[in-house]
Amino acid sequence: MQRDAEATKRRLIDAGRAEFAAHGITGARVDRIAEVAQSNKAQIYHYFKNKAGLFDAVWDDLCRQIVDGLPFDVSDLPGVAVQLSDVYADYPELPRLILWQRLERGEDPPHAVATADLLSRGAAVAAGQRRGLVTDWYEPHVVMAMLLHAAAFWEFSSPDVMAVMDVRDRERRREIVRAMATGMLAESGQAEPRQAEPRQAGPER
Amino acid sequence: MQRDAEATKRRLIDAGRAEFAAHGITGARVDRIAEVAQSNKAQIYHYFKNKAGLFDAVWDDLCRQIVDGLPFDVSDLPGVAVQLSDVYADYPELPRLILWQRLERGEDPPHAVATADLLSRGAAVAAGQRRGLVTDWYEPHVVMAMLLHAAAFWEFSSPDVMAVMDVRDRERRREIVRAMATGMLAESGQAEPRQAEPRQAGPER
DNA sequence: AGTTGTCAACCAAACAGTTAGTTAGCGCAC
DNA sequence: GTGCGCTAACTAACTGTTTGGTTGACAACT
Repeated sequence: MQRDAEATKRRLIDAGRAEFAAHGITGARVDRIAEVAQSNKAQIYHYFKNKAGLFDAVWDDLCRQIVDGLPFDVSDLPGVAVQLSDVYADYPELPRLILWQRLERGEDPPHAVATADLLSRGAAVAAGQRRGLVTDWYEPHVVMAMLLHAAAFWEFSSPDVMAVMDVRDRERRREIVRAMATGMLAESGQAEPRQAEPRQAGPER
Repeated sequence: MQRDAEATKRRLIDAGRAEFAAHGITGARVDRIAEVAQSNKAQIYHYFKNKAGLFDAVWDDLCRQIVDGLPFDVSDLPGVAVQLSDVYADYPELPRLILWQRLERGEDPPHAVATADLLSRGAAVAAGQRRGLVTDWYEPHVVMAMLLHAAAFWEFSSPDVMAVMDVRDRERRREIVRAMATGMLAESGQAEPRQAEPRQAGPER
């Protein structure tokens, strides 16, 4: 076995990602992670302080992967949703980790990189709205969130619902995500225009 | 303390619901449940066999609550989504339990009552499609799933996304859910009609 | 009415297995 | 020879589950 701190960290993060995706933070077993990483339990504590620290590293890694890998074309927002849904389909551990993080770490401060990325993409949406490319019925960041939500359709739906739907064809799934995103952002459904700019500060509270 | 088996079971299920919603199945502590229920640990094993059995009871209870509480008007499907989103907003433990169930019990056989309900509502959607009330671009059960998904928007989105969106006004949230569902089901976005009936058996596999 | 028997609801304490985290030391490479 | 990457063995704490026994309600019997 080569001695290489960086490579070992990498293996631990990868093994942690798989373990956390499968069992969550509480359910993850430090011994299993060490074994899969072909390393040793003590290394986890050496490099990441504790189990929570390893999860932080996994989470950080995941956020960067998604942020870096997701292109953005304001003139084809449904395409963005489809792209992200492809990522989810190709890496099924991502949606699981996202859900675990929400449930077990929902109170954590927001991730800096993810937040910065969301803000910048939101700004791009806002620009698109000003140019008339995107409906301005929704707040720009809501548009972003809706895209993310549409992308998550197949991976976040309950197993029971999935079983009843029984759509297994990948291409059909992509079509549906695209249609869903397209429809959501179309001007059709909303009769009256949005009331005067409630944007960053909600009307009440 | 009165002796009342039914009431004790009820208290255990309620306490279990809160505990499981907060910490998941693995993270739930049997001692805490017993304490909150003002009962005893051994009672859980007496009535529900084990921790997993108590979760089953909680899950069953939850499924029935949602199924029974959700009305259905085929001529106003977005309204159904809004209603469900209201339920989620009023009982925040529901979305959490649903996510925990997906993550920790995704391999369980589907819940009979929930499945039957989904099938029957799906059939109603199909009838609506035949009468031209509902777009037939999507398979009827996909329409159902899309409604459920739209309803889950505010409760299933990641905390980071929620923080960036920062929409706190409840009425605005409801509007957005309605608009999202309305748009998704509008005919606008989908250029070509759906290819010949892939419905229950997908084209491939 | 009072006594007794029975059964289900209930509980405190202990058990047995597991797990996050620690430590003390080994050996390679520079 | 020294520091860093690594490891096996260890421990203290925790947790689901079981056990053994107590308590109260209720009815049958005297």
